Amino acid sequence: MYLKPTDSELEILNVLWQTGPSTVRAVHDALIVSKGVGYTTTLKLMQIMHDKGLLYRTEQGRSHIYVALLGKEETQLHLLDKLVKTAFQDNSAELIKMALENHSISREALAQIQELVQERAAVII
Amino acid sequence: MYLKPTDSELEILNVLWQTGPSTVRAVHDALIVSKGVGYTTTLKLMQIMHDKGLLYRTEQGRSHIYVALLGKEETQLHLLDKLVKTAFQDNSAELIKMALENHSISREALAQIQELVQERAAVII
DNA sequence: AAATATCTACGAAAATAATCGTAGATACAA
DNA sequence: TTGTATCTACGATTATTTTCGTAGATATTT
Repeated sequence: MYLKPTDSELEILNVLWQTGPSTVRAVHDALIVSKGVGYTTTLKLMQIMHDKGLLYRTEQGRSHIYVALLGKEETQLHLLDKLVKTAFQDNSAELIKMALENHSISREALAQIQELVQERAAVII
Repeated sequence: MYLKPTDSELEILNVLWQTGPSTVRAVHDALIVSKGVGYTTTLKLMQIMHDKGLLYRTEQGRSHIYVALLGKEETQLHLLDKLVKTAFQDNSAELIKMALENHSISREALAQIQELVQERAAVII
């Protein structure tokens, strides 16, 4: 059974995905830039995530090193699926069109998307 | 200031977007199909949404007719933006590619996407 | 060594979301 | 007209998420 991260948990996961195995201190220092929250809040959150099985941890002297157990792509896909289902009536083409129309995308990325669309079109009978 | 709907509120909005102005009873009957929840729960939720300014209502005899004040596209875009920002590091091309790779999309929809991609590419300097 | 800093653990409060029961009013049916 | 059904209002409970304070242990600094 899949455990969906809450918003705060996702912020922590983002740091761990970006930085790799980290102490609470390192995660908190990364978060504090965008979010004014106490150290023990981050600590507690990461302890809870550990209890839930979202993080693995290993002792390092007096502190712990935490590792994300949810993969980045896996989590992104899960959240994407959920959005498509709950807000786009399972119609992901609508979501894609909305993203294309409203977000700025580089020439290179557009070329990759172009290619993917052609691949997908080729597969349809 | 934008008010983001909760998951339950989104379910109600979906019914209202689909069906148009409706009574609590009608919304509840639509929801009950997929979700076993009591009538007063739906009622309370819609009252709260009215208090928050998410719904407008007008009296109709003994009951009320509710109307969604958040537009469907507006809400979809808001939720999409939030997902891109919080889970895709603001990189919507990654989200688009993930959707293309993992969701099935009709030939017609792919053609529309194709066209949009070309339009967007043409605009880039 | 004494003061200061830095960990974890943990309880508990605060904030938010979701659920339901009961009461009172009004319509409808027997 | 008496009972049944259907509304709203609203308090209260439960669940979940987020936040923080305090205590105790262990380093580090002066």
